[in-house]
Amino acid sequence: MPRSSPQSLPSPQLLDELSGFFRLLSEPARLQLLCQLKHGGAMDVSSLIEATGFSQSHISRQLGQLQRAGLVSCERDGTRLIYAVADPLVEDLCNLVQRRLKQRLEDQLRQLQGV
Amino acid sequence: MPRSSPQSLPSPQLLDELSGFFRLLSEPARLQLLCQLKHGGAMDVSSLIEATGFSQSHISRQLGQLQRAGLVSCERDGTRLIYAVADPLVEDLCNLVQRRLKQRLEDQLRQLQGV
DNA sequence: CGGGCTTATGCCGATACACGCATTATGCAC
DNA sequence: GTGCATAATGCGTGTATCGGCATAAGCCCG
Repeated sequence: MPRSSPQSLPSPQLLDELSGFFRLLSEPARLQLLCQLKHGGAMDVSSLIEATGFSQSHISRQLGQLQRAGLVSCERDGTRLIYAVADPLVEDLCNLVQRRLKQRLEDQLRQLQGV
Repeated sequence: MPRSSPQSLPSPQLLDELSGFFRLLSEPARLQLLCQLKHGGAMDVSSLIEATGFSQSHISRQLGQLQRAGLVSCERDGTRLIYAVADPLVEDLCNLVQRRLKQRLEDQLRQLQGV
């Protein structure tokens, strides 16, 4: 018997929302910003420019998208805006995928070794 | 204290692999194909054409990408190729994101109701 | 072998979006 | 108010990729 039960098909709206969410994580720059914020805690845009090497406008745009999705939050400190990761889900997803990538490589290695 | 410990930054390669994986799920058509296979079990391309309305070439291409990533597998039955979901990770990821989307909407609703 | 069926691939137009430059908006100090 | 900092937004360009059409490749049967 199949290990997974058949489930109902998701609606087109749900499909768009799901794919839209994954789309946010499909851009290396955005993922890098999220990881940087995760690593360095709350940071302002200038620090992110220094850490990533991206242009100011680019970073600001990507942060805007992440903020609209609720993945990062920001608060003012004088003229600076300090961003921080607002949802632990991204880290969880990355860990799951990373584990899966590792598993897959190990399997391929085993294949090559013939054992 | 922060609920999450600071972690080391991922390498550019890992960043690309992670974002590449999420990119696969960022396309509604691919996600729809995965859900369809999940729902209907193993299916050949003709059935997927009928179920989704996409062109044959489009479906074949998307399945090729998913197969190279190890997310679907296929086996021959005469002239037909029968595809099936090969990794339960996608469903897990979708469930996590879906739960998160729902949670977020509920929070917004609460905000509007002022409670 | 040739003919029919199913799937994969070359080609191409249209669309989406990343990314930088220049400009504008916002807040603080004077 | 002016000036100075930081961050956001208009605009343009380049690149990627979606998605269909036409064709090729693989498989079965006569």
